[in-house]
Amino acid sequence: MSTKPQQERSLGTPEVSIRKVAELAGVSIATVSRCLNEPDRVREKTRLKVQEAIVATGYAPNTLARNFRRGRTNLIMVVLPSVGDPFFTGVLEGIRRVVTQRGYTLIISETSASTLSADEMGAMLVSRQADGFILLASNFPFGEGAGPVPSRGAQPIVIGCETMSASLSDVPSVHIDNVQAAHDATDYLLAQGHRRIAFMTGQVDSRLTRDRERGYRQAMEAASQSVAADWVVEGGLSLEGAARATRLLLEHPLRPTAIFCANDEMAMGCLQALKAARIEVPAAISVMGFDDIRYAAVCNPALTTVAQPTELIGERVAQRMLDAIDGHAGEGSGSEVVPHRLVIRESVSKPPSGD
Amino acid sequence: MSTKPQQERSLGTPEVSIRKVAELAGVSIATVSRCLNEPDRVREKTRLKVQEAIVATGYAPNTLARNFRRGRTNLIMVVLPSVGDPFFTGVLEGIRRVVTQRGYTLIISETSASTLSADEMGAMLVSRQADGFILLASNFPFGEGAGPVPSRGAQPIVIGCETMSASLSDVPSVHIDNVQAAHDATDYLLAQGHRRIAFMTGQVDSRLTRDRERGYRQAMEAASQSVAADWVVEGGLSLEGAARATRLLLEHPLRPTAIFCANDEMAMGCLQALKAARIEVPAAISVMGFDDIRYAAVCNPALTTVAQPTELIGERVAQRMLDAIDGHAGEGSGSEVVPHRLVIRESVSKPPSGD
DNA sequence: GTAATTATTGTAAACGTTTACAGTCGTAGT
DNA sequence: ACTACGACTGTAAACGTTTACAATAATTAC
Repeated sequence: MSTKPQQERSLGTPEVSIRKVAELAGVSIATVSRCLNEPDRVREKTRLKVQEAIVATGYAPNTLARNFRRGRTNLIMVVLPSVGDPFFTGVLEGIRRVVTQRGYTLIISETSASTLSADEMGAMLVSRQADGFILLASNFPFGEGAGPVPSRGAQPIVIGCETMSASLSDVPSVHIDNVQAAHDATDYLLAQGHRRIAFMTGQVDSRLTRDRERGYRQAMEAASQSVAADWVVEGGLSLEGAARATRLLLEHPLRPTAIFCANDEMAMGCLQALKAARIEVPAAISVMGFDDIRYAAVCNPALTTVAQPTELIGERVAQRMLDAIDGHAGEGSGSEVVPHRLVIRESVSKPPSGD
Repeated sequence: MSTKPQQERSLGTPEVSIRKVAELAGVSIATVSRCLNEPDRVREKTRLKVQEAIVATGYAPNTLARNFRRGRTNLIMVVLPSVGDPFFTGVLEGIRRVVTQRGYTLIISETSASTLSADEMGAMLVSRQADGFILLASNFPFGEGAGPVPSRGAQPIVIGCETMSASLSDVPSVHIDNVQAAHDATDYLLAQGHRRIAFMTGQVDSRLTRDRERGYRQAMEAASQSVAADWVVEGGLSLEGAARATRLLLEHPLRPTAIFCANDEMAMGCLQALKAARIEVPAAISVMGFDDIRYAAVCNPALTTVAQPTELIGERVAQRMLDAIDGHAGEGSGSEVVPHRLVIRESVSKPPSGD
């Protein structure tokens, strides 16, 4: 009724604990706790009294204390290399769908390779900040001979999209067959008549892009096509890196008629560089992407690319995580392969007639 | 030396607490704790003994217990609407730069409007899971008359990129002047000679896009241009929604010569729909974006758009957060406006000569 | 060598919950 | 009304730290 809005009562509350509620309701703290956690074990009448006291005091359980006492957080943490990467939208959607249904909350941690040292990563996994860790990134300071996975046995780890080295095959993972997928994509380029096919990798130390490169080389070899020196360039998984790498390829004495990029981000950078160089795509040079991020269809020309079933990966990876948390560990360790799919749009055509 | 790799000692460790370390080192638990937290208050010799015991036992402090006891987590949580959104890359980079320097760890929480109920959001903010919350999303169940900000006074809240309603102006925030920015962008379209300018908004209930719409309307009015009915369409901030909205605009009896999209994502969807309709951009229709995400420059035609200083926003918002945590609350409340910038690329030109 | 001072360590309480166990109350069967 | 049983509630311990305070050891000043 007053002209100025009434003061919210939420500021500066000193901190109300379960004791105050118990006192006000005239019950023991145990009863209050039970009201919150197993309401059917307490009499209706008392429950109401307690409920009343809770709202009266504005009590909210101290999550820190609760987590400590329970020994768990009800949190699942997914670690990914970059938050702005559209590839993860679907994966996260899938993960969320299954974990929230089971009462877990999702938190995300970004690990730009630059910012995360081995120690930090180890500390994160070892700290009990979450009940489980879903790793969607590969740049970890373990595996690949860099050290053991720092699992204390308590917080399970599941890997999505990425493959770990063979020695870590006991860590459950869900991913496509990157070698085969890249092989298929290369085969498609070959089938279109391309012979001079370049490959743009990410970082050389990334298992993921190395697998894709392997598939590319296998397909080339199977088609008896040699891969010229410097046809495999490094695009750093970024737009700018890809543009730079593309310019390199354009100066190559044996200029490729097709460029197979290890992901769509780089393919977009590649398209940009080609456009800047006034080179028609796909008329003069074809471009193949990988991942089928949502922008792939929006590119001009729209990207021909390899699609991953991102939501499925998310769901499967989350399911594996829940299983691991519940202790059904043994049954499902090892890696699970989901299908990929070639998506044909506009950025690939037959090579120019001269070739 | 054996052929198979030695068994990692990390599995199934029952759980080693500070007591075991103390026992092994022959000191009290207090000393162990001090070794970890204030090493200079303990004698060199003992510190070495303890250090030894720590590695021998494989001890790692229980973060849950520590957080509980300390009453804080050393975590800062940033809440954003969608993890796959490239807009946030820069903001997060900025935030990370300043908070990590102060020893905080960043965690991210996604709040797709669909998945987050008012209760959940309130619970999250009220739970002490993080020492502070940086909100980069607007779809919150408070403000705008939906209820008070559930701040318990303990965990500060800072808002980035978004503006809250006036009644919440005590929550610190950092953002551009969205009204003015949209005004400027519209002015640019007008200066190019456009008169029939459409506007594509996000969700109608979003303060952010409403502000931009307001700027658009102001500019139109200032130029004495009327906004035809159904020239303001809803694109839902998504590619598909934008494509749909664009098709609607194409059927409009007074077809616009320019479409101003409230963000780049929608602008890209718009471009896609125009391409599908075989309409040349910008020759036949100009498209103006907003945000200058990294793909804006890669679009074909490259997007003319409004750039936000994302990293700066991140840095400022993080600084406000640290100030708030340190209790320097009063000095910096209220909103802070950072500059925007028009980025002129290819998607806007003069209207076709007939107009 | 003794006293005063400081540096280092130990003791024990506290943080706010949850939960095993014991106790009490209510109800129903006799 | 008494007993027995079940439903409900209370007591108190425990979780693993950190930290105020007390106690001891080492060092310095005489």
